[in-house]
Amino acid sequence: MANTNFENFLEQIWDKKIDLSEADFNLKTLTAILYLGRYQINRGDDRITFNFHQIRELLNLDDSVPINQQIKKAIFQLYFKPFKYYKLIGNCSWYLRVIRGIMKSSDDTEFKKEWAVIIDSVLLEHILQSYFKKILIPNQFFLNYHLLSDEAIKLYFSMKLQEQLAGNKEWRIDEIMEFASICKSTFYRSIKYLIQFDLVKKHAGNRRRYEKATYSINKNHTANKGYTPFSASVINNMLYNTTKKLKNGEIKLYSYLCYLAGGIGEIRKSPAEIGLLIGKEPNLISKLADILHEKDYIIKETYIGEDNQSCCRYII
DNA sequence: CTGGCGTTCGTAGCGCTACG
DNA sequence: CGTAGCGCTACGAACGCCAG
Repeated sequence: MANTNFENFLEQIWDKKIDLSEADFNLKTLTAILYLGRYQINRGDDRITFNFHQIRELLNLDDSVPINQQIKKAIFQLYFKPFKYYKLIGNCSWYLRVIRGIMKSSDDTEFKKEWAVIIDSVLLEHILQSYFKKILIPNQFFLNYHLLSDEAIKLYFSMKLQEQLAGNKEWRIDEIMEFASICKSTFYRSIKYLIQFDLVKKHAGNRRRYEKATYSINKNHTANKGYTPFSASVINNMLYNTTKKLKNGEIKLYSYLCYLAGGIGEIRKSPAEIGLLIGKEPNLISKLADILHEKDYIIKETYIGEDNQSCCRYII
């Protein structure tokens, strides 16, 4: 196949080695749609728009009535029937109706117009993680921000990054201290909050058998309130980059602004409101936002609001 | 003795307040 | 909203205690 980007995409999102020429037609069609919509997915949309010409081109198919009917049939089957794929989370097989909705013109008899499909959120999360290397932070984490200390938040991001980079899911205390570059007392102080809020799980060791306690990120949250995607490189920069590294308080504000914006975009909230949500004084929010602006993480702009008061807005 | 975890203490960063 | 100064809190390194 000519398109190496598409081949690369195919390899990254499905865990089994798939030869496209032999693949099931539904799988081919689905992969093509996801590939065409990859930038929409990266922006956080769950809706992908495309036309049949684009699909035929990707899959090297002729423009004929039977082929178009076959593509149409595949899309409707993905809408009506469960589709099986493997290891999206953990080692499980998932059966999902991957297409949740279809929008098409009612007069598109020649398959020349634009279609739109809504993709299931589990599949979207999977693509963000496996293809765009995004780190997905559960929104439940942000809801506790006013109760979590700055250092606990930094520790959680370090663990999420380590999970993505190194692939290991469990660490001993000395390993965590090393990659998060914190000392023991800070570790113990922070980890107890992360455990309390159901974000991290502790697996007790056995002293007699010299097994140390290990810690892992908790995946099974009691309440699933969705995710906020972060790119691994941004988290890496804010934790470790020598020139762009953020301090704990700055990490807390920056990550919270990302959550408010849903990954990217603009936030208009007063420092007092934000301060209340993350447990900081309004003037500190202003100071920290300045630092984030200087370090190129956000753009902070002041404008004159309705009541002639100067206000701030933040752009990720 | 070893590993887990709490305590101590100097210091860096933060909260509070007042003012422009 | 932004800045400045003062007092305080939370940080990390070192040390100490104690269960296994």
